[in-house]
Amino acid sequence: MNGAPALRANELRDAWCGQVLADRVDSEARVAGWVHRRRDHGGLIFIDLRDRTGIVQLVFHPDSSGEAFELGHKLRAEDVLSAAGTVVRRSADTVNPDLPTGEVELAVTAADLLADAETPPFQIEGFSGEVGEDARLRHRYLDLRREPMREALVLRHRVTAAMREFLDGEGFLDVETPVLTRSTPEGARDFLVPSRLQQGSFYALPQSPQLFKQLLMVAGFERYYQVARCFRDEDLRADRQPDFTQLDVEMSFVGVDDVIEVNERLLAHVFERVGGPSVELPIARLPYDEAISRFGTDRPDLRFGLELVDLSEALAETEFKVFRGAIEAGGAVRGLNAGRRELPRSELDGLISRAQELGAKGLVWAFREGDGWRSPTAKFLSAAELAALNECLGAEEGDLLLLVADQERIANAVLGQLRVDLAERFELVSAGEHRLAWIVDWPLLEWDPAADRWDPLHHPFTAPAGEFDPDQPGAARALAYDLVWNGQEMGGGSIRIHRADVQQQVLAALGIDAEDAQARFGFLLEALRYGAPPHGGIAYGLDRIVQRLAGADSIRDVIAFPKTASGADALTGAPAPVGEMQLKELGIALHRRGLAGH
RNA sequence: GGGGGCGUAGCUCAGUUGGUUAGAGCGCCGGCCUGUCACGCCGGAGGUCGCGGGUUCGAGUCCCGUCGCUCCCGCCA
Repeated sequence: MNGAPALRANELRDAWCGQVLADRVDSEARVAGWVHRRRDHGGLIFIDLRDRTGIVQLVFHPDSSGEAFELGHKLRAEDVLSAAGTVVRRSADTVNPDLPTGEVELAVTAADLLADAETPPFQIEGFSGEVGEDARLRHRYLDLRREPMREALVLRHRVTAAMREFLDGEGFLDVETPVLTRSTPEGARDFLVPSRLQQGSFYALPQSPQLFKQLLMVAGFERYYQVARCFRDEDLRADRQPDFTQLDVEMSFVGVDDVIEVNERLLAHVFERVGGPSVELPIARLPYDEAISRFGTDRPDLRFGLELVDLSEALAETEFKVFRGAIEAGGAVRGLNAGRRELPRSELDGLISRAQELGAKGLVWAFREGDGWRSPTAKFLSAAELAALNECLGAEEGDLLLLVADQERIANAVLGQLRVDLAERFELVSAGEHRLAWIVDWPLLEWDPAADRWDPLHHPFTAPAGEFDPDQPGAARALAYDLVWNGQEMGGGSIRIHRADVQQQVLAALGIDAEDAQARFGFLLEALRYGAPPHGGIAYGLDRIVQRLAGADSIRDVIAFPKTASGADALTGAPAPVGEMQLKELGIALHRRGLAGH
């Protein structure tokens, strides 16, 4: 564990439990902490005392500490205790090699019970089950006493400290931006806060400090960062919370390579400081189009193969209706070779269900057998087609092949996810393996057929590469880059538009007319007219980075007080109804039942 | 909004085909114990089987509804 800060001597404590080590033998020490475990032998009492730094064994002898000995009998788990005594070396046969402080113990001469504790609703440590998260969150302050949680939060601190250390050394300024702000379009639903002073109007909690950091660039700060809390009112996931933390970074007078270069050194510095995986620089860059065609996703996990292959050409003449139909409708047949696998029919059916859940109409599975396939689909394909498919997929005897025929984006999305599922199912990733990559050369915009309009892939302030042609918005590439770590997006950023006219053009391409743009982003457009430097930056999902470094299953395990899947805080009970008076002051009528009592 | 899983003692769980007295480990309480470190030994307490309704002679078990937790899809960088 990292070193605890020095303590100044006081009446309650002058040493950390975890630091009562052999070099303190024969000295006096006073420690304080929580009763971790009690072993009462009747004539001799052992107490494991715990604080943030670790555990030290206290020994209560009846002869050396009569009064303290009486107290020792009464101690119970999680009582808060201050104990003074002599640090003594344990005899060879009583050393505990599993404890950093196991070569010594504190022979207690005086002890004060600072607070007694009720029996905790779950054991802090020392039993072999995993406590349900429900109970842990309801008593988070107890859960946080457990070593894994303590270590996760210490790690989190060390990560942000290393980030600040690096960025400070590179001339970045930490500037705070408002939490009560105006709705900006990051794509997600806003959390709204009603205004009392201007009834009927609302603040929005920031989805990111995006526009403020751009304004800081206009203001000439050149290099900014912030460990910023962000808010998005969307459904939760294991890696998504409604409020979460970004490391937000922005720089002036830079291009893509400049931002990436600084950030690669930032990552290497942080990982080195916290004992993360070693980062080989430069980090690989993968063009967006290549990521999609090879892996079906813009956040590919590069730790294993199972790459996607296009089979449309091999099937150009096919009579099989499913494949033919997809190709004639402008779609594609794509597939992957999962390697030589044995899977029972039930699991193959499971893959089909999963594919359908992901949006495919179906999934073709096959095992290569001789020159053909063992597959329900084999009878619909000619021998030549089977041979061509085996060739394209590099299939060898017994290999499991999965094919999806659909619109290209659906085929990619489905196979891209199945690829990840299969890697987990077949344990294709060896422990401790890590792969980082920048995804670059993004399209600027993406056509949304449902909404009948262009949407930004990142956000509307991302700069196009080269001149933006309003007549061909779909052709524009973006000066954008995402950092992907083992298939999870860890951060993303871009060079921003710094010219008001270009910003107007892009907003127009998004279907936001001049009047609308003026109303919503007038302050930004105006700022861009007063001399905005070329600028760009990045934002990292801090919680996700720490989660990955900690090896945690959920983002919740690296957040001190997270919310449950329904967006509730099990500890405080938020969100909660508010009183009639509070609502009245906000000018909110009570016509909806359940808004207030009565 | 949709789909899956879970809900039994303080905690983690078991509970057969629906069968009458619902169990275990840990924790808790009491007693004994001077070298333990997940201490040990003896004894004990502790249950609205999430909640509501239904089927049945009989429901922890089956059905319907509902609430909570969780994973996934949609949504969300």
